[in-house]
Amino acid sequence: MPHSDEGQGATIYEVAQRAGVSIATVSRALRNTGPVAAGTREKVLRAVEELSFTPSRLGVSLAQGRHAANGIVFPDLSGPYFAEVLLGYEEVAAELGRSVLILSTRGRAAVQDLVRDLVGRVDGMVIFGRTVGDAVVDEIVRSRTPLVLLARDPVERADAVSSENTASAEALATHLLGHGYTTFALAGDDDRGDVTQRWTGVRRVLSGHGIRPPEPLPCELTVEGGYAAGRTLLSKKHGRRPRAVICADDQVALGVILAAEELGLDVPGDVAITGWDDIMAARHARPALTTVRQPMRLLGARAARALDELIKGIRTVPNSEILPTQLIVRSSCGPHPLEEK
Amino acid sequence: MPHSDEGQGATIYEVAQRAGVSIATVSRALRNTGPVAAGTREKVLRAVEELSFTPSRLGVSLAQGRHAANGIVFPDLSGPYFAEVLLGYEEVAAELGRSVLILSTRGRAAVQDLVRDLVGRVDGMVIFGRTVGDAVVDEIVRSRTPLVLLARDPVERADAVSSENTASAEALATHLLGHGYTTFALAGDDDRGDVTQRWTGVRRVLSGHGIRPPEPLPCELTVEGGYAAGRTLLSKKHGRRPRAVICADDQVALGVILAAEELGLDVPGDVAITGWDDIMAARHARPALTTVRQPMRLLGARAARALDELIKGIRTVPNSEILPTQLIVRSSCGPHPLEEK
DNA sequence: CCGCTGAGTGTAAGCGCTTCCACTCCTGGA
DNA sequence: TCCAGGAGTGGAAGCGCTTACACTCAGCGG
Repeated sequence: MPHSDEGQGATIYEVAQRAGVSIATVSRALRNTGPVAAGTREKVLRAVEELSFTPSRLGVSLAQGRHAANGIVFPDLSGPYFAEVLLGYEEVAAELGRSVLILSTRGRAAVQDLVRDLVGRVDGMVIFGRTVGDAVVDEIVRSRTPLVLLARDPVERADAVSSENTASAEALATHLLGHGYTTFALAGDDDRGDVTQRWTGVRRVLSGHGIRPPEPLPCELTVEGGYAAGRTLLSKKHGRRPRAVICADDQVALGVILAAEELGLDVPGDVAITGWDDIMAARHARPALTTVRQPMRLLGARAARALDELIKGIRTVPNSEILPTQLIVRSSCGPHPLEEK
Repeated sequence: MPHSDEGQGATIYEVAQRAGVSIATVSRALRNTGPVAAGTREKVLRAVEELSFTPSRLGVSLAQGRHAANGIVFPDLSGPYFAEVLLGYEEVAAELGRSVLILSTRGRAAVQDLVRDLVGRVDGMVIFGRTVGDAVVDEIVRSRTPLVLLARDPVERADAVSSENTASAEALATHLLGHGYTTFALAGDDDRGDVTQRWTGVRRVLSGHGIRPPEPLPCELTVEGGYAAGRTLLSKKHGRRPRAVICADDQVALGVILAAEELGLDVPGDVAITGWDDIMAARHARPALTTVRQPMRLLGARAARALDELIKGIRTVPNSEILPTQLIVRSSCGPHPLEEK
């Protein structure tokens, strides 16, 4: 009965029997490993076809001792940043013949166990930022599971991929100083390592110009969080209103813009606002957002390739890669001759 | 040597040997299946601890004949819609003790093979919309892999979860008619099943009021796509400008708003614009977007639960679930007394 | 005092594949 | 004519686990 429904799928034994050969030959014919006579291969392929046989992934993996799968741990998917990185990662992983297992830690308690389980299902892991504690990272490293840290400070014996932060932050701050602004505020959480680096860069420049750097106002890195932070920073009772608000990312900046509008403030006339990431909405915002472009997709792609090298053993010494970013000046930071449309 | 680095991890045999018992006992002790004397259990646990043993997922899966993992196929992650659904899915899947394997079809050629591979790695699959052709769906169904279709027309022997579309579209169209608008345009692609349903609902209402329903203008469901569509629809040379543009989703609507602004048109004064989904940005847009709220997170969560029932065999008859949506009237469709802040 | 029962344990058979090794022919060069 | 060697194949040993089944003892009621 050709083309029948096969239920849970045939095994290599049934194929072998039908083709009148041994399972070893079937395996060789299918994987092109070792010689198989043309006629035999033909028979095997026919049997495979008739039984619509697909090798069991579990059997293959157990025998080969590898999963052909990668894991990735990220905090959240709200907002374009993580989503874009994930897409870049998945794309390259698929290209390299690996499946991708995801784990979001968003507001989850038992992250540790979930990560441990995930590690057991993959050949290598990517860990995003500070989603898991150092202890867990250490455990993964010790288990000899290839590991790439994404946007997180490198540790011994693990790869790291991230975008440049400090220097771009310095460039951004310098640019704002060039506008003549002297009072600043920083909006955004501080528990993400990359954000910390951004603040470091900004602070360094401000200090260098005799301006006492402000404490960042923690907030969630969402439009909502930015809106709340904006209300706080820009309302009168907060003390002197800053002339420029540097935000941890674009979403926060969009929220702050909303708050400013609601408070009747003109952006950038009354207050300049900058973001970070250059998400799609940054270009479309009113005013268009001055920001630092981060190669999000590429970040994921590079992580996938680095992981692949580690898994394949092409490279054993850990590598730390920092992708370049770019200051994108638009109108939200003030009038500028070179404004990008 | 306690707490040493274990390399690639011990096997159950080493644990058994160290504890002085058989592997069967180790397994029973660890999985609480069958009686084990308290003292023995103690010894086993100590050995497990000392070797920092974690059962090999492959071994377990092969023996149990299940993966404890779910797959999901989606087109893209740009924009909040798919990301939110994915998050809801992952959350529930994890809660049910399953890992999630993802596959994005975005601009991919060999989708079929990738899907096939994915099917071999999971106990059940979710397929989003029209990411894969009917033939592939059919193949999955025939392989007896539990399958849930998300936002796609149901097929025999597979579950379906989606949000209500037609009735809400009718409500939306009716509301716009209530504003007195008589000329309409539809912006958005037509190859997504749920969008088609929306257009159907809109058309039905318009026809019912003697208005000849417009052909939808296809465009990508992104802000960019919407912007382009908006330029086309709202520019003079396109013929008579519609008084209201109904968009396939919020992103398109945001793009159309941008186009309108750029053309010097007032929204909603000159043209009313509506979206679909109620993404976060819809509330924050200027003007705030009238839209239809779709329970994105819940959509994913329900799919995960439906799939779980199928996998566990709790239910064998396919089920089709339609989640309710809600018309959210804001200011982009025109002045309205009950405007939501 | 004796089977019976059930707690506690070990043996071994899978699960579905890959791959090492051994074996059989058959061919070509000496 | 003979033999080395390679093409082609099958046997069987894993890979790491679960679990059916068999077995050994105690403790128990009769």
